[in-house]
Amino acid sequence: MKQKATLKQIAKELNVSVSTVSKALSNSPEISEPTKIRVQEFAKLKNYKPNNIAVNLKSKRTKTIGVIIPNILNPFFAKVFSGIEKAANDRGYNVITCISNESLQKEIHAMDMLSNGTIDGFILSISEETQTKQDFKHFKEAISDDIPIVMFDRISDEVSCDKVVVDDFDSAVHAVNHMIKLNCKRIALLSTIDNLSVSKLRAKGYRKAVADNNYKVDENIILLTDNTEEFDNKLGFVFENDIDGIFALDEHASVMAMKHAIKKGIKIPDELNIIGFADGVWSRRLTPSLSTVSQHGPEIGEAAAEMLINRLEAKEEEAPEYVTKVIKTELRQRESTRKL
Amino acid sequence: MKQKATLKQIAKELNVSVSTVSKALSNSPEISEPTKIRVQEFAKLKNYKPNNIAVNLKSKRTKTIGVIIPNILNPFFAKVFSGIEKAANDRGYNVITCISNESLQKEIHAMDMLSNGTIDGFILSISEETQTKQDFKHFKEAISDDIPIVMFDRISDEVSCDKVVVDDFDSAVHAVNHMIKLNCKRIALLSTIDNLSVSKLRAKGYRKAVADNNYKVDENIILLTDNTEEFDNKLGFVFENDIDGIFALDEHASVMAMKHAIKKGIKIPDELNIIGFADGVWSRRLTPSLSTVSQHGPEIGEAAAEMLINRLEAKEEEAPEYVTKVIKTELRQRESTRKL
DNA sequence: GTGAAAGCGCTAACAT
DNA sequence: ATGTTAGCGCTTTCAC
Repeated sequence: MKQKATLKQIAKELNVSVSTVSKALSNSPEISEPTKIRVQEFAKLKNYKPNNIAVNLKSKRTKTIGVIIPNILNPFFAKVFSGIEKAANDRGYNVITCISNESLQKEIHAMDMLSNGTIDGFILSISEETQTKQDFKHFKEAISDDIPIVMFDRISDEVSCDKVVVDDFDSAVHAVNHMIKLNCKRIALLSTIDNLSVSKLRAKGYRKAVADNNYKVDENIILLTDNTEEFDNKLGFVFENDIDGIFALDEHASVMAMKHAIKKGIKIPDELNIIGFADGVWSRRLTPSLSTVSQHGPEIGEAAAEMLINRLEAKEEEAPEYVTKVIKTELRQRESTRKL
Repeated sequence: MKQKATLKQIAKELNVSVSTVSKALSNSPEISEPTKIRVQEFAKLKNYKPNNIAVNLKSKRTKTIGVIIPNILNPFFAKVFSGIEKAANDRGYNVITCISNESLQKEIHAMDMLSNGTIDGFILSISEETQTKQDFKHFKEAISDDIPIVMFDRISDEVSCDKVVVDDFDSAVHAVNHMIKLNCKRIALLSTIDNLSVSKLRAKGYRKAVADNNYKVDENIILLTDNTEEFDNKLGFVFENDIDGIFALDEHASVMAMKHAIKKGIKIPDELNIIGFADGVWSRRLTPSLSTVSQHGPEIGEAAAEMLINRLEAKEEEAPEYVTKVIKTELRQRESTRKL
């Protein structure tokens, strides 16, 4: 192994002092042109790269963001992540990723591992278990230790920090209103993530839209579960009612509903309109393709990264107020809904 | 902000020396029981956490792995990544992730950003552009700088390092043989990633299996492209031939073929058997669900992380030989193929 | 059993 | 224009 080049070594070989080398490399005006050139060329020759860790230790900043994601296999989170990574990189930041796997323990462990100078701040979406148990101590601790957090999508009102969300409530109202305009009179509501705040907000939006249009909310065509097994077992009952629309609050519900309808020979979209929350490519690829409420994952990620970095780079005194940024969703009309 | 606790501070407040505190916290036998307890309790009270960066600077190791992935939205990579993250965490390592977005430039930039002490080693899959241009200087440089690399899936023979792959050739032979056993006589071969090494290996496997069974390889039912647009335009021509099987080398090809067949009213699997390379959940969710060659993404990731960490933690002299580990694929029979 | 001191690689205030 | 020094937070050898 060829020894890693350090300032010290270069200084010795060039018979100058360490600080001269340091200044020369950072192009300080204190250093004469000839020495600068001599040093810089020699450094390039030796393939010198300043040791990042030493720089970090000095500057007390790592230019690294800790990202904690419940599940990278969920395409929504994958999209958000790609947005975070892009925005962070554009501003010279690295991203350390941990996957909480929806577990409170892993979430705490991950934050612990990173809250020791490894990262400057966190971007995260709360795990399922954390949200169910409503245990937010670890977040509050980090914040009081002066490690800023930006939460996205799954957030908690109990924690004061920056947040990025989509307007789940309004999105749902809008989607359901759209279906009603398509002449749907009995719209089923399906979810397999009813333990999450986002699902509850979407359900509220559904109820409001239905009520506002003077239809009655029929609990027989509402199936809210927090696990896929129960959902799959009960889905059949929903179809025993007379329905002409489905509003699904997550991927699994969307796809299973569609599969079920196809198996029963129901014509989509002629007899049944379907809209689902979904971000993966597969919604386009289904036959018929699924109309979705798209959440603009990459934008969410970018916004979160921007907010965090802005806060990190703000001067002590001018730390911005905590804000919650709302990213607009978009109704993507595909083949599972009739044209207006 | 409450000051971050440091050894120095604790030492001062307790009226002992820094080294005493350090030793007490690491439970050194040099320190008397009472002082140990006093120090440890005080440290806990102050919520002391050793500054990771300082520790890194001392130890010259960061216990951090750099992962460079072409595209996290591709579920195969997402799965591999989750395997890497899990295995790394189990061994106390963190993971810094960069997304090359299939670009050589970004790949080089990412490696540059991290090759300065930030990470101890790399796990990566070569970007499309890199593979097309066959430009591997940056990999070789890292290795000669003593930063080990483990490549997975998309690898290059030109770079000597540890590798983890699936046996693309054999997998293809096996899948095609299976279709032939199902009585398929004219199996189309489809790919939208023909620029990648993996696709070429799979295509070779197809040709061998077809030839071995004494069918002739018909170029009219072989469509190998390196972009989806061209593929979508030409796919119709393949269907104008008389085919009874489809072997698709990537997600896009699999799904588009299926969609096309459904639109044409072809019965799957009765009139047409389809097998595709795919790792996402959607293959299960399609109607009919897609039979796939599953690549065991998480296992690939875990194996890669294990290999890298083992090398990192090996003593100088006993650095293991470079090996290429092959993970077996699995044929997942679903509804798009007949039962044997 | 405890402490002083050196040093990891770097920056920057302060000499010269 | 160049060099000396101190120090970031920690570990570790060597004195006491």
